[in-house]
Amino acid sequence: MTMPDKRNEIIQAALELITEKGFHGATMAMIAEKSDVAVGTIYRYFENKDVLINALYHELEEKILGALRKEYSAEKPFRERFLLVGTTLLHYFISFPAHFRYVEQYHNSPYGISLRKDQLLNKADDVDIVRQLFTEGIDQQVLKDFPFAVLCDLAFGPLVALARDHILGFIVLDDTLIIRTVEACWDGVKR
Amino acid sequence: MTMPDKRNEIIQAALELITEKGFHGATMAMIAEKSDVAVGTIYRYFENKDVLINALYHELEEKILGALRKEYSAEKPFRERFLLVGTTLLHYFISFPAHFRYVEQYHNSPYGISLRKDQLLNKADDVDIVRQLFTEGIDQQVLKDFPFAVLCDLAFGPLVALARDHILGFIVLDDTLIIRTVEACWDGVKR
DNA sequence: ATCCGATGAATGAATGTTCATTCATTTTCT
DNA sequence: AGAAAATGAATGAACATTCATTCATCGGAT
Repeated sequence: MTMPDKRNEIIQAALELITEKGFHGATMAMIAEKSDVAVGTIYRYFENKDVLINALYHELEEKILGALRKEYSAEKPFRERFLLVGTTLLHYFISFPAHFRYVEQYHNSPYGISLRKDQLLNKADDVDIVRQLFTEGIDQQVLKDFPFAVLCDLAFGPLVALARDHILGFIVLDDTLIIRTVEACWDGVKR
Repeated sequence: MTMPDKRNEIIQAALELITEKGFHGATMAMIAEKSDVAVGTIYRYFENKDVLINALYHELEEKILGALRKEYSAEKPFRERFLLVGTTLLHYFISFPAHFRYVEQYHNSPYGISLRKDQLLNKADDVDIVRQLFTEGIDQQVLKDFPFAVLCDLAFGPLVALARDHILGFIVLDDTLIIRTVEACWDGVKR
């Protein structure tokens, strides 16, 4: 196996195990076994377990943002762009439930908290799609006049909760329900 | 110190430490020290660490539901009741940030996941305020016709996200912003 | 009122286990 | 051959949990 492949095997094994057993329940030995690698090998690719955990998070974050960028189209009307971001996100979470669960677990753990604390300091360095979209929406008065963070909460809070319920088997999402729910989110943020 | 007091000291220390350091970062030794109790004493009150973690969760859940029940008033008009539930919840989270953070961490950990899985089996045993409210809302066609879980997600998803942002210092919530946000949630669920 | 013994709560050093991490050795490439 | 990568047994630290011992309380006997 070539170098980046092995790294991916490790990342993938870590993702599955941590999703299932939590950060501490997934031991390095388990991750090694699942990725068909010796324990020591992991340390050639990641300085230690924390570094692995954080690297995995950043890879997933990048993939999710990539999925959004891929679908996004600046030409479409505002509402349509909003709905597209919402449905794309939900579809991504449903397609990759482990990604969703990992990211959520991370966000709510001390790892994620300290990450957010850091981001607070060097603020606004992320010039991403969502911020642009919402800023435009406020400027053009199609969105309610809330701080950016609140709009995010209104728009994505329900989607995250919905994805979790779906992944845990509480509800079964189909395309109709997804669209209707994202439209309901729109009702929440639109002026 | 009398018997129930000591139990409370332990619970309180566990709450603070786990909120700050996570389930595994908070050791029994730390919890013992913070609650001014010997390590062994904890085991007189809780069979083991997992039992302590779960007991703490259920106590917090009960307190939160209690806060909702306290404010609730069946006489008021529907929309007002909805807003009351939302604002009460947000106020509670802001007043007791550790409770919020603990419950969120729990929900997104393997502890919470397995709990939810269990609840799925013996379903609908909880006859709580929220279910009643939403069922009534669907029946009387004031709410959008969604499954109960989806309505919960639309209504509470944003509030949970908002509480997190506030507690982490991303935004500062005041009474006006709270009310406006809960009203935006209402726009999301109302027909 | 004082003492006695019994009951069970509280203690924290000791135990055994579980891990992350290391590194001497082996295997695989170039 | 020599370098780089991979291995996994060994290490030592960190933990949850146990349990022999101490301490506090209290009813009843003197």
